[in-house]
Amino acid sequence: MPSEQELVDLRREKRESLLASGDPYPATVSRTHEIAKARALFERNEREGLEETRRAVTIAGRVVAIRDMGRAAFVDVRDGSGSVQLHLRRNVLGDDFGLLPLLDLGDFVEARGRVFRTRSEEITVAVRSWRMIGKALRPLPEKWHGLSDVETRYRQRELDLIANERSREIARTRAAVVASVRRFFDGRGFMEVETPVLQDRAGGAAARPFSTHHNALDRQLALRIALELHLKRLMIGGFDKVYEIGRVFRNEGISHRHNPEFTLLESYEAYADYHDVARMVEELVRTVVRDVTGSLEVPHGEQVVDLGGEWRRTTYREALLEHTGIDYLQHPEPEQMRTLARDRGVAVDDGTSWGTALDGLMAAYVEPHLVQPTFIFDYPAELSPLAKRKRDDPRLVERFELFALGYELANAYSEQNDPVEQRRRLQEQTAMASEGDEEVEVADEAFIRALEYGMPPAGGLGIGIERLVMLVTGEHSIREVILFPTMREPGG
RNA sequence: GGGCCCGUAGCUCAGUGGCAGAGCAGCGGACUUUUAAUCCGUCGCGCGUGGGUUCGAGUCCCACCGGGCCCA
Repeated sequence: MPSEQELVDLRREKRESLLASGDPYPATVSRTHEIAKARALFERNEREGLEETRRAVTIAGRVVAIRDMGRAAFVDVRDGSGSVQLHLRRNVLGDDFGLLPLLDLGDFVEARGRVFRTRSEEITVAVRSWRMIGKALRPLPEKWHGLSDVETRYRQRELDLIANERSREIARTRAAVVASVRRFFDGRGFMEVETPVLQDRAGGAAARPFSTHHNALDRQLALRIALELHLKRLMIGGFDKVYEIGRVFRNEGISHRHNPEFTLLESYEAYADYHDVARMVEELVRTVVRDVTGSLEVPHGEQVVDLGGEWRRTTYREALLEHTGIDYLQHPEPEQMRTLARDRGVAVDDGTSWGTALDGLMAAYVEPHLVQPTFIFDYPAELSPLAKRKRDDPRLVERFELFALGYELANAYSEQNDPVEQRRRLQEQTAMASEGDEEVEVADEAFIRALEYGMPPAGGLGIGIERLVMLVTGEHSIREVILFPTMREPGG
């Protein structure tokens, strides 16, 4: 009746009544057909005029609508494949018709009967027998408007999925994206691996980690912020093509673009450089988008991201020059760069490094313009300690990022495999950290030592899976493509 | 970090200074091909939390909590 508790209490009583005559939560059901299969079978038989249409099916699913007409009722039932309506008639069901008053929206039922078409052409199961297989206690969101409260949709995703086809579709699309990525790499001879989430120190990216504690070892551990260093150690170990799709954790704010935990894809290929990776990533993104959407043109609001045409290729220096008029190579001093950033409204403090200030300018003035797929090549060395220096200009590294819709989709380098150079580059980062810039890489002694055993030249790639899913679904919030996004504690 | 908007029944929403409402869901009744079924009747919320102003506060003010959008 009124409050939610009273609604629950009422359903609890119905559950008790059901218990008197059977088990409303049986372990085994005798479903013969998924709903979609039953429908398809009926349609085929109907088309061919086969007698087969008269054979009974048993379906099972959640009750999503009840239309009670006294001595008969229609009940819509949905399983993972689709939905179908049941027709229940008192004179057919006899005592079993008495279950109807105990039935609520949200309950799971099993029903057996022949499939037919009603006057209004609706494919329907003429139920001969049925039973409760999962009594629900809480009321579902409203049938017509469904669940639209964004906060509830994120906090109680199960309700969102029950109520909103779009949310189910996004979840399926994400799964399809990941499956397509796996097929792509598997098909190219890459080996999928898993590396530690719990680490001594979190390296491979410039981000603050979460820390945790291992009780038995009485030891502080960090959750990983990237996959990079362990994957390179596998290169060192002799695996020439590896990839991992794994959750990483970054201890930073949350927004519609950032979730503290997200899924990163990284791949490493020995004897390849960043140009090889660029060719591969272009093919990867095209393959995945075509697999999942059937097209290479992805609508996003009023714009269309066209992945089919030629992808623009430019350099970091040109892109920044184009959008801000700044040639960063002319401003090598940290103070100069901080001033340039401040002059253009980019927030930096005195401890901010040259590279971080520069990156702030890129983020503010260049990236938002990169709606169509664009490769930005050749990053300033300071920003990329794990990348190899550019062969003809030591101020730069062989790195590119791929942008679309104004955000970074992929990041790749020719990987640094000189252990001496690598150690020096990471020590520079450590020095920057001590000067107050928190967003720098941390030297990982185990990694550097591993490099000293020799690593082949390799091209590495990182792609944020959520970004890719946002691209193919047209969603603008990362929270729409993560089933259970991180939320603050519920408010009063 | 700054700005704007939102939080009222299980769900979707109205109410902007004067006795808290509607639809759906629920409950009771009618109806054996309905499908947002329909029709009749009926039960439900003291308005995110805490202060304040006022004779009187979902309504105005302040703070806080939660969410969304925009900016940095």
